[in-house]
Amino acid sequence: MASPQPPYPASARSADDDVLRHFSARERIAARGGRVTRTRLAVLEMLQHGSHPLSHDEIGDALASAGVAHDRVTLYRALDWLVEQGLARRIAGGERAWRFEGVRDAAHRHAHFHCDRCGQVVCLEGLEPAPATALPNGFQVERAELVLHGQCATCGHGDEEARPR
Amino acid sequence: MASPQPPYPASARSADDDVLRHFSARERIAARGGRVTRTRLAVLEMLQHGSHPLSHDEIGDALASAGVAHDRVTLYRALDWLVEQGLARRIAGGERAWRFEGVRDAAHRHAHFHCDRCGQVVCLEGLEPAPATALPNGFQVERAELVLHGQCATCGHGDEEARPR
DNA sequence: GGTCTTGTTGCAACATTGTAGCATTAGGCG
DNA sequence: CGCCTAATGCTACAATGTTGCAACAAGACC
Repeated sequence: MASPQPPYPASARSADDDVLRHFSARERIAARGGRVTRTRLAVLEMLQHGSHPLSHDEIGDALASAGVAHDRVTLYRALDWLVEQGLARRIAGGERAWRFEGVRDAAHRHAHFHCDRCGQVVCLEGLEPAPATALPNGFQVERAELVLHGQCATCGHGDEEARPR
Repeated sequence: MASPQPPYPASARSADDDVLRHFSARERIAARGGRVTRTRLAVLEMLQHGSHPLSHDEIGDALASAGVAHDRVTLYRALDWLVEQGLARRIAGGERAWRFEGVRDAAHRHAHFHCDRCGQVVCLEGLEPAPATALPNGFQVERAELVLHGQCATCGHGDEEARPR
């Protein structure tokens, strides 16, 4: 169920870049009093680097192909911890599975686009979900999730090999 | 995992009301060339009547306590069929499970509020998710889903017995 | 560097939510 | 009433998480 294209393209980053990010991820984990373990480190780097939200499954595949040994449960727990610490965000991707994205600026939120054909999710940085609204009495809004559904550029392009769901 | 309060309060409807709705549901099913079976009928009535989206689980419980025998798989298929026919809508409720709501006006869409404490979902009739936005080139939006997260009136009321998730 | 403490991992088992295949039942038409 | 076939109701299975617990290792302390 993983996406065909690798969501963590190693070719796209330089060594410096990687070292910086590595340090940063390590520090961010340690700063929260958590132990720096290989799974947390690799996952956080991946999320910080990634351009779009990744599913647990995609992250697992990426870890595997990066040679990072890991357990399914450990990955779930690492992700939970990152979310808990505010280093990652969990979004409901339309399918049953959660998707995760790295958090750079805790204040900044954005909407997402879910392609109903290939299942891919992309961030819409420019679009902030509007939380201000008239709610029934006694309701307190903490955050808003806006997901647009439709067809992504790749799937609309006549690339009909994408899985039609 | 079903909600504590019955989502289909029989006490709240009159006999006339029920007869009318019953007829309506029966007709709406038949009008689409489907066979009127007890599960479809009961589910559609329940959704038409319900004030907020129900999970498969809640619907199953409600059917059971209404004395309508049904199978888990049949219920899934009945719901799928209703969605396919435009009689119901499927929304991603925040948890992994889908929720379903009856469709009165196909053109009308609204946002939802998900209580992160008790898991309940309510409709925000007044709030229409804004689909118009600047998307990357080639993207086609078909619909928008807006879900506000927070605490509902009941849970904010000091009713701390609600499951804290 | 060695040792200790305890936060994390890795495994196995289980829970929830949904699908697929297929024989049997029953809706509704003539 | 009888027939045709759409729906049902099994039983399996798949996908996505979660729980419990013994073993391990990160990092602090000496």
